[in-house]
Amino acid sequence: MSRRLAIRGLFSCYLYDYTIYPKRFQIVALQMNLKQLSNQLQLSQTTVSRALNDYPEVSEATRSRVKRAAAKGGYRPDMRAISLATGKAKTIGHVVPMANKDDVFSPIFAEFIASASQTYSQYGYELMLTVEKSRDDASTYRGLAAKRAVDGVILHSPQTDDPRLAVLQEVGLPFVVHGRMLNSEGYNWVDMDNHNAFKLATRLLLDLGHRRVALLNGREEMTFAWLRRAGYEEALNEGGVAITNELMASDDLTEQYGYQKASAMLAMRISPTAFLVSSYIVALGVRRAISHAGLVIGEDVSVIIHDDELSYFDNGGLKPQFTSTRSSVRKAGYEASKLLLEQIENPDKEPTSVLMDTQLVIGSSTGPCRA
Amino acid sequence: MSRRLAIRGLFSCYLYDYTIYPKRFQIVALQMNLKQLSNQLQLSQTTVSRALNDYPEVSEATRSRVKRAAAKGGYRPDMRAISLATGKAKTIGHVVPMANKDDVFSPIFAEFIASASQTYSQYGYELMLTVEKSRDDASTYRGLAAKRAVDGVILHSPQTDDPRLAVLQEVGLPFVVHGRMLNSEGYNWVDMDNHNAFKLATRLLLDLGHRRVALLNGREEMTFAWLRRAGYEEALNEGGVAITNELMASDDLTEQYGYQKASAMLAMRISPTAFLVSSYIVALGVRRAISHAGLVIGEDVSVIIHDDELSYFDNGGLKPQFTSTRSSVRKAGYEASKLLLEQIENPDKEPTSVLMDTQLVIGSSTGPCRA
DNA sequence: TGCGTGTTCCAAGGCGCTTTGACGCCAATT
DNA sequence: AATTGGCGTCAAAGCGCCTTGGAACACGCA
Repeated sequence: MSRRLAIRGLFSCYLYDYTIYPKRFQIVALQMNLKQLSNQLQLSQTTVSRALNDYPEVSEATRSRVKRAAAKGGYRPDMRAISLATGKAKTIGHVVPMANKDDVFSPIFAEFIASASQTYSQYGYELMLTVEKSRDDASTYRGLAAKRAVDGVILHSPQTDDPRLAVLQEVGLPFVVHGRMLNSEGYNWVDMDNHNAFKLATRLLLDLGHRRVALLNGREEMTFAWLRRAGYEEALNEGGVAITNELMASDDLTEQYGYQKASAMLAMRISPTAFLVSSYIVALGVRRAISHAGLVIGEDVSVIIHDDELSYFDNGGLKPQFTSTRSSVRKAGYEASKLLLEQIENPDKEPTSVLMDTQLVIGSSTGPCRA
Repeated sequence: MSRRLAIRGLFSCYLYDYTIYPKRFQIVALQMNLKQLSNQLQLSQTTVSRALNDYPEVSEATRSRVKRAAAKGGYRPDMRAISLATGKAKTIGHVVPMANKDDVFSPIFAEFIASASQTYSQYGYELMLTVEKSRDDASTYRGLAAKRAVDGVILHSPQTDDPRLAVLQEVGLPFVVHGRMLNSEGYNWVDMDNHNAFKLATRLLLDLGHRRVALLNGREEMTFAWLRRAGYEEALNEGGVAITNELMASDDLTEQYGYQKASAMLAMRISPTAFLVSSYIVALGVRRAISHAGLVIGEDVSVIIHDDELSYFDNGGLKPQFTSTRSSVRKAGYEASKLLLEQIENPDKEPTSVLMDTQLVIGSSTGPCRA
């Protein structure tokens, strides 16, 4: 048996609720209830609820009286109760896979999520973050769906043939992929044109006379890396330059990866005269390797990077440090979150894809081949 | 009036629930219900619930029968219903303030959160991320508490005198601060010893003969930066070196900040011979400025950084690139999340603080003063 | 006066789960 | 034979909100 009595507490706007259970005694300072609010107003819960949710059946006078009282009393409806009653979680899930090797949590995700979260809060959604240990484990998505925790999810760093796609389609949870699979039909995605970006970048290097162009790519199970490599190879083929395995590397995008691979390649008998690098962070390692080798970037060795426009790494100005293919992750986060919310509000919407344009921006890290 | 009928669907493990409302018709593929599960097992909901939650009142035979059926049917209780019934959200909130100026979402948060999220999932908690536009806006916390969205929060990047502290204490939401305020009594926090770290680092530079030591600090409204500066000044005082305003800077921790400030300082009539830098990222800008100036790091100019051990920036090995004070953010995330869960499970726990130890690791970016 | 038509409000049921008090049953005790 | 106590189970209430069908009332019209 539990008795409840509500007593006005110290602060006039708070109600304290003393709930006495046989086995425990707890005092919880709680915000106002719908019930309490309606009692206070001498109205039914229905009327108060309708007034607050802008239903037309309530007179303007009543509505404004209710709204004023709610604001004054600091009334905020219990999210979970709303959720249970309406069937909508008002929450978006972001499932970020840990990179396989080193627990690397990519800063790309962080910027993407920061941007998406702005959209969510604007539309009254919350953001739930899940870090996934293994991408092959479908239970994360099944769980999210079954637990009714989220109304939709954003899928991060998709692989060329990602098993998670089928799972999401099966459970019927709305989702948007940041990036895409090789099969890009039948689901929502937001991506940049990786293939074309790296093809153009490679062609630029070839035009500058470079013949030994190294590719420091991301892990090629990921579609973005796969497409970049495809673009790179296509440009080499069209330029009549042979593809060399020793000039290609693929790994998590860390500074140390860039340093080690570039160092090793620069130490080769016939070393590369140009590097195509998949991220700013990797390029920092490449730059370190180049200085260590006593070479000058943009003169002895050319470098083109892909620039995600991370907020704390500036690659702008009239003459940016690095020549780059450029595409904003923040923009992608914005587009993807919008798309997901649309999909949720309108479940019958046809799958949409957004291919973001990429710029090739000339900076001071490229120059004619001197070898 | 709504009629419900549950029919076995295509997949034997799914139930389809056709809910017919007067005004809308929807077919929702849903995971099994507690009700459905108990019907299927010919048991009451109570018994099934108790069996699943390991209450002792259920016989072993029944329990295992129930558990097997639940696993087979893919039953996962509705999170929101549990939450509503138990009063526990099983969710932790992380409130990350956007840096004031440039929408910078610090990679520190990302690593911290990635690490904390491991703890949460281990203990059955979810992680809800909120990006706060203004730190002065208390409504974020009031809202989280009133909406009953979370059981506790982690407070990021605290200021010396942070208004959020009072709000959190007032609403009675368990919380842990990542970092601390200047007043460090009466609440949970996890921090590193910023003061001592920067004092020791400064002393090392003084011992190496440097007299013009620049400090590229974070924003000094933040406690961590305030303490670092205090440590730096204390060491200078003890070393009998005057404090010079032109050698101190304070801003968001970006690469461009490091580059611009270091460039400007190196161009001074009497330029600094050493830099104390608050993060790896800023140090990258400093390194760029030093090379641009035609100087060699570790020889012409010494640099000590604080290294948060971000996963994609390696500063390890026998002789790391940068001499650094070192403290793992991931570790901090681990400690803070553990502490918060303890606080939640045991609300009467006394406030606890964890001061993480810091190492001063000698790398190749420091050397005796040559000026 | 009687009837439809709005307007404003309410009681009650439901979302899916936990928790409580109680009931039936059987073996062990008096 | 009557009582106790433990075990296994259940019906029902409750968490806080939304939603529905209908009631009460006032108004205009025939």
